[in-house]
Amino acid sequence: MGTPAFMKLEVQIKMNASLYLRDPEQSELGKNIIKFSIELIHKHGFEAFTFKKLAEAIGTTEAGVYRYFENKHKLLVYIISWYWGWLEFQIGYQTKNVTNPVSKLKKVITILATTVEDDIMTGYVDESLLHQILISEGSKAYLTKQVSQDNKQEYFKPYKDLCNTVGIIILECNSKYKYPHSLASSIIEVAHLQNFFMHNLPSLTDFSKSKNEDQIIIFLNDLVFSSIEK
Amino acid sequence: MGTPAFMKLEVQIKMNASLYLRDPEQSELGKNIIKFSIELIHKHGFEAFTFKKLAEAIGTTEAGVYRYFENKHKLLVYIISWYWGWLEFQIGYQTKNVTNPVSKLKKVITILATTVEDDIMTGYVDESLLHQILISEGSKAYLTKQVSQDNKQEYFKPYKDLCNTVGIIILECNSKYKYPHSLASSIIEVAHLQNFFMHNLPSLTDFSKSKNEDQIIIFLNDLVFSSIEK
DNA sequence: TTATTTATGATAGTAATACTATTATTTAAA
DNA sequence: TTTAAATAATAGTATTACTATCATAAATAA
Repeated sequence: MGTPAFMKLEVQIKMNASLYLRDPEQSELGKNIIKFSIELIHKHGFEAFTFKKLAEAIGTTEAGVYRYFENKHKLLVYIISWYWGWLEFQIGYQTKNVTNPVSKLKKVITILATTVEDDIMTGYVDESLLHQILISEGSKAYLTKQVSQDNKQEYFKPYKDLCNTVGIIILECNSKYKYPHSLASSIIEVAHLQNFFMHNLPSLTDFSKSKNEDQIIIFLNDLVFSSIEK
Repeated sequence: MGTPAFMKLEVQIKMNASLYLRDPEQSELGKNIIKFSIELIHKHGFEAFTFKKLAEAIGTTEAGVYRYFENKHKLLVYIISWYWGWLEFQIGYQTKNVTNPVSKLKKVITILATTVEDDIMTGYVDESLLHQILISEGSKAYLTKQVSQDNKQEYFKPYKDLCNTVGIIILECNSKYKYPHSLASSIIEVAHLQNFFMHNLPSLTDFSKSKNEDQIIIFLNDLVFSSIEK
């Protein structure tokens, strides 16, 4: 059952093996764990998400899920890391022919701030749901007491790599700019926060009426290019 | 026991009554709930914080705590709201003689990005711990599935008021600036995020070596004034 | 002062969560 | 074909997040 591997064109995101007990990409059950986690976390939020509900949704048992992931925090970190890895790939792919660094940075800001469409190259992952999860649950991956241990285990490497990539583009725009890493992480986080605020706490933004992501992009472009082209 | 009320100079922060079942400011037990919540959440993080542990720390019972707060989420929102209210007061107080809007905004950025000292005017609240809690737990108050209901109940009013205050100062600096609310909320959030990253995921910032908050202030000033003085 | 309300303390209990462990069964690899 | 590995089925435990009850202490009102 299922198409043989050689007939698929699939994007493989390399994952940190210490995030899981058994590699979820290597089995049908594993792929279902990822697929249904994304759906359930998106639908009910991370707090209400449990391995029991996940198991029921998949049609397996709680113990079955525990064979793949130690706990739901690692599963969250896994899917979030996956997303950062995928985004890094998207950015590389979508900017590969862009030579002008300003255009490139604009393109990156657009990618970071835009709800993605589901990428058919990645079978069991719905990127548009993942993007929503990142907005509302993303920071919970690192806002924990174990952040330093998790960091030592390289759990945040894809996120750090992405920030680094963005930082490099910032320096290409202006090699004298002093805060490329801070600006990069701020762009990513502000893109998500303003999106969340726009939809849920609109008075914290200036985008209340239309709820259009383009406004966030314009705001970010203004913020970023004022700073680096000053 | 305790000093009579008329002998104290106390700052009272007006709290939204639907956050609690019984007003914690009106009793010794209530004040202890706030005081020890701040200590325990700071020490162990919000996820590991339970009403049972809190009750044990205070020397009361779980049921005793439940008579004040329905659940730990409301308690978190309570102490966070308290902090925003207190910060609003601080900003008003510390900028009341500053007429130049640029100086005022700089002062505000400094207040937002600096670890506060414990304010002796507020008996049972340790503001420096609260500031740390805000950095690592603050966004958990609104990053939930009930954010819209909570917002309808005005749980985030102190935060929104603060953003509004900052937004007004931004407009005083440049009345043509288009995104005063978004910039205000971004300043507050970026101040906290960069602080968290500096201490826990330093490669996401450019402040790795010294771990000095002043660098965050300089970064924010650069970011903000480039945008609004453009 | 006594009566009465109100807050607290002590204790119990429940459903759900976050796991661990055991055994049987199925599926896949050697 | 044997053997190993993955899964399903089931059970069990400690902790969490509550709700409920009743006795007692403290504050307040009659």
